[in-house]
Amino acid sequence: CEIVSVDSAQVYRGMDVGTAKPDRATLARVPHHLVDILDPVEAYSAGRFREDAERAIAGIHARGRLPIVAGGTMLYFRALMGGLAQLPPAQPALRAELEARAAREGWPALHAELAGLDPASASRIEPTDAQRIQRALEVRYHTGRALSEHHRAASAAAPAIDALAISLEPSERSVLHARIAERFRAMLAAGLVEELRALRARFALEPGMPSMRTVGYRQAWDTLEGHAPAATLEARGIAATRQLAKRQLTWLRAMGGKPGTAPVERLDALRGDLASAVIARVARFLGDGARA
RNA sequence: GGCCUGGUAGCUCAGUUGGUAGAGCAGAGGACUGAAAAUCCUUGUGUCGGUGGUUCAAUUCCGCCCCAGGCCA
Repeated sequence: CEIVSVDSAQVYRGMDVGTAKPDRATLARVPHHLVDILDPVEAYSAGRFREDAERAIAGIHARGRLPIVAGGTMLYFRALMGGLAQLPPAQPALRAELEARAAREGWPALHAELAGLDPASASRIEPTDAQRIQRALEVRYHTGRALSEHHRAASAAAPAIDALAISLEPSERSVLHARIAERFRAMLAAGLVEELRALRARFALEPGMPSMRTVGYRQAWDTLEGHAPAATLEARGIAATRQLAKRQLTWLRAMGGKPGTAPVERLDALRGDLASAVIARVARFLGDGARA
């Protein structure tokens, strides 16, 4: 098999300890795609992911091997499984303009503006959700059509991938939390802060960049800048990781019942024989003749 | 041993001129279409350290006790 990583943080080169990347030995044994493909000053996106992942999967099939798509960036996963509407990529100039207006007028004012141009989107977006208001206005101004119209047009044509979807979910939250704490402490011990310091020396990083807003790096950044005491870094990093895990679980619970989402089979991530359970399930799926 | 300052939600604290209390963080639930490890929404009953007393009523006032800091012996 070959792995296609669904991870918006592991795409960044040099961000190794904080993203829990596979180690060298694993990478040498099993080919991994979409890991280490960008510098931390660059930005990735769901759209680029989808193209990259489809290309990687096609290549793996061409080699006669089994693609395994693995990771926890759930929007990317859904974009791959259920398709994405035909939308323009980010327009940096437009975004900067909207950002500047929001600084003066406030996002609720821009939300009101969106309500006039794209009522359907505005009703689904909170007046405080800066990121989505910005994106909806960006799409509207750039294409002349409402974001909701694009979605409507795309829903019929959304392609789906024939695949077995398995989620590995911990049956006990307390064990999850304990493992998260252990994981983040190990990252600190492995030199997360030093890694960030080195990256800052090599690149013109800014706190607003996607790479620097990721769990762990964001908290370490605040400490290096003196915005938060070093003594609290561990607790802040652990809490941020827990919150991320919770959001991932919310995605998984919601998946299956919605258009564009494949049914997801759950396995208890705390079971001892997890690996053999997964292998057995995959073997059964392949035996059914489907092509992942 | 004496004096001082604290002891209020899991944590850090605010507050009640006496009518049983509220913020931030954490936690929980949810949303999610090119920044997604992002962004955002909802959610706060806890012997107000213990125990006596004063009072119609005490977490709030008074006594004693316990605990934690600090200062003095």
